[in-house]
Amino acid sequence: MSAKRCMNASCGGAVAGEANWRKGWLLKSGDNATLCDKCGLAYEQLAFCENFHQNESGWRECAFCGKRLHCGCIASKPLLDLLDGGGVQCLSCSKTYGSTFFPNDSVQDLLLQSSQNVYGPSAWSYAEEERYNFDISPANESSDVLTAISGSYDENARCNILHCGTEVNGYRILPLAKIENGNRSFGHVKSEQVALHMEEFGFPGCTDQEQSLPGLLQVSKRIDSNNALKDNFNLAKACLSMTLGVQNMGNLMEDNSKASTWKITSSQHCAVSDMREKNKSFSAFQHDLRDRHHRLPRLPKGSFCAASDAPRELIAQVRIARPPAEGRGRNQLLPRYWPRITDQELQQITGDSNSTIVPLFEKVLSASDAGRIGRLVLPKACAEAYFPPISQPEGLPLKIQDAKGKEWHFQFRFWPNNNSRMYVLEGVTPCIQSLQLQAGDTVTFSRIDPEGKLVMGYRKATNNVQSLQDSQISAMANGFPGCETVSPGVNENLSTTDKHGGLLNEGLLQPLLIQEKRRSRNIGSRTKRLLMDTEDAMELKFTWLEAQDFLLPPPKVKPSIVIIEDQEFEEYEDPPVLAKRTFNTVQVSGGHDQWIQCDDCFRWRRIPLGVLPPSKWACADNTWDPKRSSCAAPDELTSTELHSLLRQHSEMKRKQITTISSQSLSDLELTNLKALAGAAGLGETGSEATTAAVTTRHPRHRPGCTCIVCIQPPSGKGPKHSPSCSCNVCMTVKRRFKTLMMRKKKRQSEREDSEANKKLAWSSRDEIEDMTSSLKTIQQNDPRIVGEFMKNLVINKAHIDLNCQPRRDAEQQAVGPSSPRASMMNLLQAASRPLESYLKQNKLASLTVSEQQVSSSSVTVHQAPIESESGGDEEHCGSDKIAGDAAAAALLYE
DNA sequence: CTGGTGCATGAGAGG
DNA sequence: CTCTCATGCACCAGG
Repeated sequence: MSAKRCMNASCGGAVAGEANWRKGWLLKSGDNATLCDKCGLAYEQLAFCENFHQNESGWRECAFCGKRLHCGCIASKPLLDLLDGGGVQCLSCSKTYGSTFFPNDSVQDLLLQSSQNVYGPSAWSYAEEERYNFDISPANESSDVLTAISGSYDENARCNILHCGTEVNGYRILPLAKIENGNRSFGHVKSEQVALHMEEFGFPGCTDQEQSLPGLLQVSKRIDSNNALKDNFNLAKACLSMTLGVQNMGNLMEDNSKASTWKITSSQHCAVSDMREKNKSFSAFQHDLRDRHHRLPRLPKGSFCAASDAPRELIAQVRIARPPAEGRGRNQLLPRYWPRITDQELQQITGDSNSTIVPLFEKVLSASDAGRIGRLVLPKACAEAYFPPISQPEGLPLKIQDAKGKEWHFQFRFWPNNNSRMYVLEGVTPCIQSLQLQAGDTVTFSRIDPEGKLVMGYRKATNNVQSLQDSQISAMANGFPGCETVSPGVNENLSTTDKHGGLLNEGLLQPLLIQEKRRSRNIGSRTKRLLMDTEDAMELKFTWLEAQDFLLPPPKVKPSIVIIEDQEFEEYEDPPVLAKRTFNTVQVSGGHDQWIQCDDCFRWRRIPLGVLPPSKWACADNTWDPKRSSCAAPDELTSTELHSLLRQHSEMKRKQITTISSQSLSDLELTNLKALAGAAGLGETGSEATTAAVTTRHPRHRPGCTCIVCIQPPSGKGPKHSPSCSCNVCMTVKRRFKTLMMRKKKRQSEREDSEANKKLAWSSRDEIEDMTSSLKTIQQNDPRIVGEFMKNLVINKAHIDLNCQPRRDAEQQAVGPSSPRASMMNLLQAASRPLESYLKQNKLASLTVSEQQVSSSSVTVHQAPIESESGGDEEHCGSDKIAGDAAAAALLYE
């Protein structure tokens, strides 16, 4: 059962009926639309919680006071109001029902577990609630707020402003509106999110805007009185002006002189359709909100303080409109495609005519869109909704006019793609070039009514597509793009915050940004590239740096010593262990001390240099100093000395950090993995002064290091992956090797004569495998070949760089010693080089020699899994895992 | 060889 | 798990 009532303030009739055309609305049954029997207008259902107690006559009664609740009959005054968080509240006794959000014990038993409680516990846990000390009952001290709301609440008008206020950190946070299904109401918001929600609520929040808006504003004003949320009032107003801009909002927003409306006149159709649209879009919007609550991190405190600096002009000018829900297959358009447009642009497009412009959608140009291919991929939903229907892949020619009035001819078509379609605009190159658009710029599509002519605008971006898309996606992911538009202090920072993207309006549109863009928190976004903020990278480095202090070789495991270029390396077959942290100090005499703190008595004990204490260490473990092998023994350090020790240690740390901080920005902008690897290297370097210096024989490698060099057993020794090993790494290496080989074979066959091919090229995969197999046999028979090869690899290198990126080294070697930077491209290039040239370059006379190398390199290949499977090594040395695998493959190939 | 065209692929987002 | 879409790539035609 659901209550249906007309939202028309002047009507108040009962709402019933099914899908119909009424007043220009196309309503489908799936829209939950109903028609008012009285005025004929259609509205979405207002479904009260179905779990109400309902008496025989259909009335719902309050279980506490017995008064009848609003049963949905429009003839009765609503005695019940919806609560955010779900449920309802009896207006007579203020008792709540149906809410799982409020842990009100007296009501708890009656609480109804509404599955549709969108903003109930699913969004805010009880912990959250307690944390913010929500108060469900109208507080006396907030009576002004309630009065303000009540003043705007017109029962006859059925404006559903909620009466349940909440105290959040001293702020009276008021659910601003309810909408749509009655038991779907908004949740409480934290002070940090108030403004955000205001924007959202301000969207189509109330069922009768004329009544609700004043309420909204009053609420906002009340909150506005708190400094922390200053200007949110304006923010909310601005959002309202934008989101409701299509409607005749002018009279409602008189105090907001900047809030001009769309050029679209407030015809009945527009008003009605937008009303409908408002309701419908809100559903999706509400969904967005829900998602946001689930997925996105909280806004940082202070975000909205910055908002106060947002230029009001900007706020008023930019329109962000949810596109019209019309056309075929109009799915809910992703917010990223919602058009944003300014009065200026509207004016420019429409000129002085009486035409109305309907913004349809926009799209940020991708690299391929703006490339020379001349194809602009259209979002499917947009294409199907707003462009002419096409049934054949060839599509239709389409004329689209730009803002300057020039008409462009495109081919609107599609490709079948995975049982779906991929829509493209072909022939956009001239237009792209004419408008000097590039990847990252945004094109907007609108329609001029009633002509139905398509027009396109554009918005230039100052940043690359990467950051821009990220920013847009990020912003949109945060919800309604209106937030972006009016966002805080973003504008002035825009030009200087290129790293995280921003839009700078160079033409018709105003800057659109969101403050959070500046914080690149969408690691692993659409961009397929891991982005990491500078601070994040630094943090990562420091974290790793600190972690270095705890990484120690496994206890009771004797390392084998490998000598490479006169440097001794300790090799461990087991992964590192977490060890107890020690502090190293330098004596005045120049000697070094290592200090450790007892876990039991917290006294500091001196232990010999080079000792690797276990993660748990107590005085009893102090076998080096029997006098202090008990917790009863006095502390060797005075408080002053201890202070000095700690200071000394902190200074060491500071130096390390300074060292890291001085690294180039580019280093900090490495990808996540590279940053990890870099941090690892730096961490090791920096840690030399502490434990590292005394626990490893090599200046760079630390005990327990499981990088490929460190875990690598002496040549020909240690566990290897069998040739038939099917672990991921082995399979990857094999696959890539085959790919490289096949590619090389193909190119070679094209370039060389058939005789040479017969001699040099490997004609089939079987042959490759046979050869690999035979070479492995060689390796097994004489492991020294492996050693020789590895040795050659090392010796040939001008400078041995035994940091924790050995794979990169291998990669570089694969490419060539002169290669300044190894990359997959280099690998491919190396792989694609003619075999002859390679042989020549490496002074190899024949394949016989290279066979040995292949055999030798296979050691590298098969050792890779050791590294990858060592788990703890992943952060340390696995940064270039893929590249390393490819390098191994390249080595294998070579 | 170059550029255009059509399709395939896979990462990422959404359901 | 499905869908979207950015992009890669094979194929083809024309110069």
